[in-house]
Amino acid sequence: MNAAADNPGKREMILEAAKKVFLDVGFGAASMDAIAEAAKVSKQTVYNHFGSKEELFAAMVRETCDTMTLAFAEAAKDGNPEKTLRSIAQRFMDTMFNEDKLALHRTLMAEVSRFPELGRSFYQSGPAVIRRFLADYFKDQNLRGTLKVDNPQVTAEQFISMVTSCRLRSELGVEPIPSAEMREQYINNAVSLIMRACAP
Amino acid sequence: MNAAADNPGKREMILEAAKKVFLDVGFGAASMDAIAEAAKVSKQTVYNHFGSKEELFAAMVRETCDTMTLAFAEAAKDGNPEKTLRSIAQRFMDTMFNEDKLALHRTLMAEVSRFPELGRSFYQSGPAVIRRFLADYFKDQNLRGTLKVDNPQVTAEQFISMVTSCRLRSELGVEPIPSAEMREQYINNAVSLIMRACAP
DNA sequence: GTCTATAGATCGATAGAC
DNA sequence: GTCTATCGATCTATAGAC
Repeated sequence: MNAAADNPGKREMILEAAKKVFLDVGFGAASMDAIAEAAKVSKQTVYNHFGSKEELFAAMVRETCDTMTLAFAEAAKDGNPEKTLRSIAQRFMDTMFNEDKLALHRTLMAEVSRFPELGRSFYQSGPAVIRRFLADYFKDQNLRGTLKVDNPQVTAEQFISMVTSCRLRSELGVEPIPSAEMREQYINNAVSLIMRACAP
Repeated sequence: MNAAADNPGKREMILEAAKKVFLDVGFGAASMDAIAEAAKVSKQTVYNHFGSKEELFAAMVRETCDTMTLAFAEAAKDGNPEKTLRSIAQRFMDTMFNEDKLALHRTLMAEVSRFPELGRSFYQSGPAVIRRFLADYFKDQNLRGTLKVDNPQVTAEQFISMVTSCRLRSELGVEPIPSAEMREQYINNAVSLIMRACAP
């Protein structure tokens, strides 16, 4: 971090432009010229703020990951497992299932070999958070006898996987991002299976 | 060895080289020079066989999709749902969970906006096949009364999602492709949950 | 059909004025 | 710090010899 004393707004403009261009065409096909143009600054200004194309990409990813932090704590104080699971899943889908997050996900996966640490950052900022939270919830419910869960970690991942089972099709462009109604369907189906399998 | 002869072997060499380069660095960063060099032919020869970079990429993807066709028919004649589900899941994982397929998957997702039809091709060649087969299997087992499955399509997708729940971490580089032992764990966990939830 | 050579555009990154 | 101008490398694609 060097410059930005004069015009701090330009840094955000560059980051936003970088996000737009990188997520649109991918790292390899993105050009610093296009980013500078989208940010309405000269290319040299981009290089003054971020030293290289790689650093700009990493900064863009980290910035987007920071806005991804999930808050579930208030969702789990309900007492009814079925309703609670639905509420948690809802929050997760709202956070992860939008064009921006999916585009970042796609672009990141294509560059994991070039930026190994960024893929981990993304996972830790999003999926890992809800997975830990869900595992704790299942563990707690098992102790209370509300649910029968032998392996909370595994059940948490299974639940998330079922809820997001349509992600593969959305990412491959087979179908668009599911509507609110469709998401509720996926959530209901996942909750239903878990409740049947984990009834005490 | 040429003089005036046609050389069909070069087409395959180019396709293999294209696969290697495209899946290694992505479409945008891949160069026709690098592909020609890897195929040990001149760049013009690449352009003679495939008219452009886009066409070569599409041909490479389609060729790899063709080798992905799955055969499950003989796995379902067992009579024991637990064993049969395990067997089907095993075949699916062996087909989809290797470095080549994952790399293709990653590269494709990054380019869905550029090649909308290729993402669909990939899905139809792989995941859609096993999903249909599993749905038919669940429907049949429900009719026989061996399993209780209200919506075979949904249950099929849920089962696949659970089996491949580790794919996200592998694709983001959080952890390597799971070993044979780990895959069996994922399969066992998925089968176990389905059997508990769908016991008649 | 295959090669070498190269055109023409664009890339990442830098120099120097202000 | 921000700009314009540009360098040298590399890119896709093509021309022409054989």
